[in-house]
Amino acid sequence: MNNDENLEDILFYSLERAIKSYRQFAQQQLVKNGFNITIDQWLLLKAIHNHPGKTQQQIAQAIFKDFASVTRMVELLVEKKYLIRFSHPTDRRRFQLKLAKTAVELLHDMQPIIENNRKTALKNISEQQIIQFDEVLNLIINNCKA
Amino acid sequence: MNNDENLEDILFYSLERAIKSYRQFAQQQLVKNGFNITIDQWLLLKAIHNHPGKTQQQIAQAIFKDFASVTRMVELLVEKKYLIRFSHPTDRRRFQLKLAKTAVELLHDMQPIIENNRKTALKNISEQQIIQFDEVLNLIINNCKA
DNA sequence: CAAATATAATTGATATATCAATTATATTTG
DNA sequence: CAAATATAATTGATATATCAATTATATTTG
Repeated sequence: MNNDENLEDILFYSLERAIKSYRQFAQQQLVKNGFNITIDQWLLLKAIHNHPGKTQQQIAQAIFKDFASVTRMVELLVEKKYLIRFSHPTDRRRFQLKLAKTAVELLHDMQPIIENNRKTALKNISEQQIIQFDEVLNLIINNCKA
Repeated sequence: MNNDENLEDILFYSLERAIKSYRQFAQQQLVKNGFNITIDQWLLLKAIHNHPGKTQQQIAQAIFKDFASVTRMVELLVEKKYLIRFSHPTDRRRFQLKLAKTAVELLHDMQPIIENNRKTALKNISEQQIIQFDEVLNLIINNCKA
């Protein structure tokens, strides 16, 4: 039927599967535990929390998202009252973003689930395997910078 | 500033970065070479070509996509004249999907670029590393099946 | 300094992801 | 067989990705 390549055999196919599996699993765990937030929203909140004062573009780069996506996600999170926007003191093109108290608490409450998700996903994988895995990931990232 | 975890250190963050880098790179190469198709559309065409007679749901599973996504992508590809739909001879809920000649040619013409993309992305990564990498991917996939 | 250029964020258009509900048809079961 | 159940595909609603164009403001340059 197909003596041409099998999609199943392609490394990048497994790579897609793996990240999708993990995302699905992680999102399900959030829902199960009553958190009404997406993984991506969590990631954005986390990044803003960890990099206060940065521009949206810098935040976007940090989480490897498109500027346009970040703009729209910020909008959503402001509506949801998780983010507060201040105008920037010296540059009127910018905004300063801050997490609302509820969001800080949310991150805190979610932390154990997030950590457990990662632990579960990496079950039966040795430290050494993880290090080598990460090396290959970084090689791929660099090879694709062309 | 952050004595809590660094997103940069999280394996799954690198995993996201790697797959996004590869997708971006691969898509750019297609555009550069004048192909007006997305990676996902290519993947769907490929899967239909390799699994003739399967239901859309089976195709969706094979490429790890949602049924709803596949329905919409099929629509698009039928509009673009890459796919032809026939009603199923015995089950009127189903459709049979076939690639148009243009699509078969398209796949054929794209093949060298696709292969080159993979080769470039895996440059300087040994066979052994790839095998071990794939093992870890499959472990993750299984761990997330919970 | 004014004009040109750069930068930050937004907006529009289109593609894809995901979950839930719906429609049409097929299969199973009492 | 009719009612209940299962299955294939679609549709609706919402979130995110991506590229190009636009808006507002800041910076640079002649």
